[in-house]
Amino acid sequence: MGDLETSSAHFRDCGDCPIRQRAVCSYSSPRELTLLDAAKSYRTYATGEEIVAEGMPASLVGSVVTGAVALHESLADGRRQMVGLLLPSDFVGRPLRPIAQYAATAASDVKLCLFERGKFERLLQENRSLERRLLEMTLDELDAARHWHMVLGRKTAREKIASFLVLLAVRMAPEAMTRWPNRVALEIPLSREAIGDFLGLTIETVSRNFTGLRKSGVITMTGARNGEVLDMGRLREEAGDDGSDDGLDGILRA
Amino acid sequence: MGDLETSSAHFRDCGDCPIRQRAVCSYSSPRELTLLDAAKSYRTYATGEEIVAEGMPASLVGSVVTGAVALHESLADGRRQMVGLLLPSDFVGRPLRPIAQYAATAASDVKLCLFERGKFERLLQENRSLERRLLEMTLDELDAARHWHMVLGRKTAREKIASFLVLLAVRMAPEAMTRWPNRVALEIPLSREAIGDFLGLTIETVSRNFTGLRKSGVITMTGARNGEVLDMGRLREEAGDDGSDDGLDGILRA
DNA sequence: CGAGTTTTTGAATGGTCTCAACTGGAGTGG
DNA sequence: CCACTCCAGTTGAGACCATTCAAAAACTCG
Repeated sequence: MGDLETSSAHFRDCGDCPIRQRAVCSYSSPRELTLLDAAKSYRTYATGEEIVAEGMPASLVGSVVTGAVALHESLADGRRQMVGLLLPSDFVGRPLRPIAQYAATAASDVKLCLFERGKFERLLQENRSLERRLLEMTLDELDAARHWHMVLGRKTAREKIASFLVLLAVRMAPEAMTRWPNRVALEIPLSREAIGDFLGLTIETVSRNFTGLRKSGVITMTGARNGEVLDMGRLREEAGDDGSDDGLDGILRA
Repeated sequence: MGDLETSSAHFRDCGDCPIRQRAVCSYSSPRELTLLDAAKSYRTYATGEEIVAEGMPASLVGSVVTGAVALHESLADGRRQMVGLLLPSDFVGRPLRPIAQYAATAASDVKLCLFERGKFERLLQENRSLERRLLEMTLDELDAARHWHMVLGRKTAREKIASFLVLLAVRMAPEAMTRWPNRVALEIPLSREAIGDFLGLTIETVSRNFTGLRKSGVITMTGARNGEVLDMGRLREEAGDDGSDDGLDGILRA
């Protein structure tokens, strides 16, 4: 069920934490941070490991430190859809409700900063800036979820893949947000199956469209999970968005 | 741009408000309510009227009192997708950000309880229970948005329509939530075009599947926008969900 | 190197879209 | 009261994009 120790990046204090500036704790004063520091625990999960089961009591909440977490919902007949992809600094779990509506699994090897849910809710109650930051993050996630509603409802398979790659490129190289460099490294933390699962496509359609984007010279791939965006502007055109930087907020989260 | 007076249901005080128990103000003490009461104003919008423009500074937030509000996102080439449907008691607008990412338009005649955004943010800051309720509602909306991600990603056209009708039936007759009556009235506040816009379908596909559900005896229609669910269990089966009451939380909001 | 898994490619099927025509109800005016 | 218009919704036929089924290729890891 996952190791109980810190991952390859060894650190123990919030002060050294790589997501300190963007996670739910980012508004917390030094005093609050001391409380969080004392209540948190790190835990790693291997690829494919289940973190929270769908429809079951979930006692943990926290932040993704490294890796990617997938949120899944299942249909009665077994069909499965990924409904969210959580990347470093994103919040995992469902405060203020005992039952988790979605399963959370490790899409890659993952390190989480976890709190017992009841204790986190007490911290929320007692620390305004923690609650405020959670509200902000949840509003952002809601905007992002609605953006994916549009992507799934209106875009073609190729546009969906391109949109997904834009998300990855932006989240992996956030410093490149305002002024796009042409070339951006792509590290894809998901299998083809998981990508299809997220975008409502089959594995074959995902593969075909990766090939299509590659042959069009928009991306190159070195192996299935590593590559490079050759022209960010064209990738965004392929995604159906205009070339401008408007509305980037909406694609920053999944 | 809409009347500045109360709608057919005449009332002026929060005490008489039909959404008092479920809206963002539902946790507020009498003292807080007095502040909200003084800051609010009612406004009605006619079907099709624009409430907030996409990507523009939006200075209003509030609650849907009656009617339905549609949230829209547009693509560069003009394709348009509804990304949310707000029904009575749902929250409209985007606190903590000056620019609205989505257009909000009146899907039917609508009455809103509105606050100037800056003033509402001050009220949020000064009234814990208001902020707490907004956090809860936003978390619920996020769960619901992710549920629609699954609906759009994995379900067939017929299942999408059925899911949409389940949502309407539940929201319109919330008292029937725990124990389904077989027959539930259907009042559809959206045109076929708007339904297709929400579900990522064409108007023709929507119409064909209404006909299919009608011929299967799951629903009856008297006119295009009024009808009745004849068998709620079968409708939920048609939606691809199992017949149980699990996961109803997720379909209570759009 | 070999076995298992993931990814890619190919060919045929099928669900939804597109284009087009028809139907029916609401409103208007003779 | 009926004829007319207008618009929303319905129905039909064919096209197309993504899926399904099948097999080959590439990668991973003992």
